[in-house]
Amino acid sequence: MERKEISKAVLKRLPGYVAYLRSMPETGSPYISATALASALGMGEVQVRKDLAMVSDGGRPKIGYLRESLIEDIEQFLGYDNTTDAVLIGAGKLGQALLGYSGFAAYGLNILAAFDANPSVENTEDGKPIYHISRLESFCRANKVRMGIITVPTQHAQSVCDQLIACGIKAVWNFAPTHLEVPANILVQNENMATSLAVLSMHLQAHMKEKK
Amino acid sequence: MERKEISKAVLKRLPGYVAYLRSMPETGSPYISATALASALGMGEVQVRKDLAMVSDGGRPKIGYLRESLIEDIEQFLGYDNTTDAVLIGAGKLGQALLGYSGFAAYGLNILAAFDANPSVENTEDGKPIYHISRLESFCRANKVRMGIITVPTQHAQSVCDQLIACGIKAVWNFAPTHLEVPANILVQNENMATSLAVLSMHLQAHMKEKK
DNA sequence: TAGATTGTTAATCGATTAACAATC
DNA sequence: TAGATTGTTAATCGATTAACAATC
Repeated sequence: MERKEISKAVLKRLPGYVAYLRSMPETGSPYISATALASALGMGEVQVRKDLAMVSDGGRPKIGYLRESLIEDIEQFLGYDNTTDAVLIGAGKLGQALLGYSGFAAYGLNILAAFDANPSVENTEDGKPIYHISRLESFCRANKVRMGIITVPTQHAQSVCDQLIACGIKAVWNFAPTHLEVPANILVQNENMATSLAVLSMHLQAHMKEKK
Repeated sequence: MERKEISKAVLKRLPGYVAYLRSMPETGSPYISATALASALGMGEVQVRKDLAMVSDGGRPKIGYLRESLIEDIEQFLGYDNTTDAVLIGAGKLGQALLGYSGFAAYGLNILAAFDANPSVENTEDGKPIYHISRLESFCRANKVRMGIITVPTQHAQSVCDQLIACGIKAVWNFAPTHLEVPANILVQNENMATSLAVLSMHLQAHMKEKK
């Protein structure tokens, strides 16, 4: 499979396909058509077919795609096969929830450890360590960590982000509701709950108006 | 301010503006220009100006927008002023983290209570109650709740979603990594961590290739 | 063969950016 | 007044959808 330029829109839909494909029962046909996938996920079938064409080397007319290979192709494309190590900064409630979430393994993410300016505990239930922030740099260097997850309060987010970059981190997953200033070669992905809330809130407002 | 049709793209950017405007120091000019706002958030100034035109009744050439009014206008547009009550289903780590997060108030969200099939505790530290799931419907009816937050394990998400809809909920904030089937008038907003991870992972892959 | 499905090429749609006129 | 800034109209860009040819 040759690697084409992929758009962000397509990229964001791929995890949904792989999640659904994985959830399918082993029994039944080993094949799945774009038509079936589309209707299961409430999407357009042309869109699904085009998306799959980006990552798969082809389905068979009249039959569809071999489910197993399709999963593998998407997983490989998304890099789920080679695990990414990450550090998490801010061992508050959200931080600890993420640290303890075992589901990330299925997406190729492995959070090695958490760091906090004031660690209340030394270890979490699942055995992942929580260190003092002063140990961040040596840890990142020693483990060649390239991803950082920010779950500190908003007012500390930028300074933590700067520290992460100084430690050699190249990608930041930001849960603090604030814009982070970073050099051009660093990627910040905001997990923006406020954005989701805006969409939900707008729907409810529209819903109320209708009723009047 | 007349209410125009707003696109989802614009809607999703609005919370970012209001967050930045709120974070600005009270000292200094009471005005802010679209130019300044754009550069602070790393965006195009034309885009910011167009977005603001959707919700504000105008800035003044050469001066900009009155910061206070701009905040109010966006807040009102997003419905931050009249609080939305919500219930949360699934009092695991993530659920409790969200339940305890005080920051939602600034976005007009108020989580009234959590529900769980197997509540390990009765109350959280912040005094928000955790009830048995059997009490969901009467609670939602009594409090006219219209938003539900799903933080249960994937395999229970659809059934919880169905229950919420049966309770009269109109908008669902879904943290389970799965597609939910709902009637046409119900909105599901997926908080899709897998999507964010895909974007981050792709950036790291590209970064590694460059180095070779 | 006929028909379901794939994959591609063209058309449409929506969102962003650029150009420019209006204004204080 | 001159210039910074707003707001609008036109052009570009990208993504989705529709139409259609290819295939098993």
